[in-house]
Amino acid sequence: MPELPEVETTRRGIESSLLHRKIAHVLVRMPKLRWPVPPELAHLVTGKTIEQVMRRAKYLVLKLDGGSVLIHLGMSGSLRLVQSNLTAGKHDHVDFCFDSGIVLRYNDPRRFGSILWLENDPLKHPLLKDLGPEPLCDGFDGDYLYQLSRGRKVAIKMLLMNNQVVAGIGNIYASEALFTAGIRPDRAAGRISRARYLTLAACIKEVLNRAIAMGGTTLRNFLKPDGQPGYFKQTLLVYGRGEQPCTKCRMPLKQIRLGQRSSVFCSRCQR
DNA sequence: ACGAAGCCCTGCAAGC
DNA sequence: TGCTTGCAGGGCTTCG
Repeated sequence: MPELPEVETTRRGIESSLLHRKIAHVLVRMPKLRWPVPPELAHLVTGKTIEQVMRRAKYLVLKLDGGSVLIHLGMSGSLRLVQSNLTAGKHDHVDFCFDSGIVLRYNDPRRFGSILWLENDPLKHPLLKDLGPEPLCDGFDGDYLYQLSRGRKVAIKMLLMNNQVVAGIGNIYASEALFTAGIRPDRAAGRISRARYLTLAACIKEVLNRAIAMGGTTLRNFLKPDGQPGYFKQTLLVYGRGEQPCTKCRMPLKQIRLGQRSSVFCSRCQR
């Protein structure tokens, strides 16, 4: 499932091919995504040029003259750059066709993703305006998390996955960062010391940077825009490894449910 | 304000 | 082999 590293990998993969290119036409095969693809999308973007390819949290923003296309990959979405003569396959829901002959193809089996048109400043849109800081920016650190967590009983893993607290972290990277930091995922956020939050923030930055460098995590559906998978899966320490031995102490990893989501951790190494 | 649960959707694995 | 069932889960939305 695409989290920050996968979305950033996608952004980097498409940026140079799309920048300053003009959209020749748009083909919507399946408008039923998380929200309906606006019927007027093709009309609105055709003939416009890509000025910027940005990412905020897990959202991609294609900035055009007079508006932006907002893309979310949901759980199973991916974007690929293909030649215009490549036949569309299953779940290829939307094509953005460029004057260069390149097609930006949106594929999403579970259709939890979305493609929207925003007329005004994307950062002021309701979906983006309340997002927390980007975890890889200086505004995000252990002190920020420590201050924000005081008095809160919610499990630390759920706090990390709350995009209003910090943007772009999902189940995979929350699990990995908590393991590296030695913190139990079900520990109450308000009962973690400042010192441990400093460690945790550093671990979050480290795991995200390492994942981006490896092209993200491919579990099932995610592909980079060139069609290749990301290779971070091979370095996952806890995610998806329930009952397997801990990489540090060899004790079997525990798997619990936290806020409807499965969480894997080591009850010896994480306290 | 916070926290928990519901919902959208398809693919896959397990069970019969 | 071919069904049914359960699970996976991001994040908006609603309810308590």
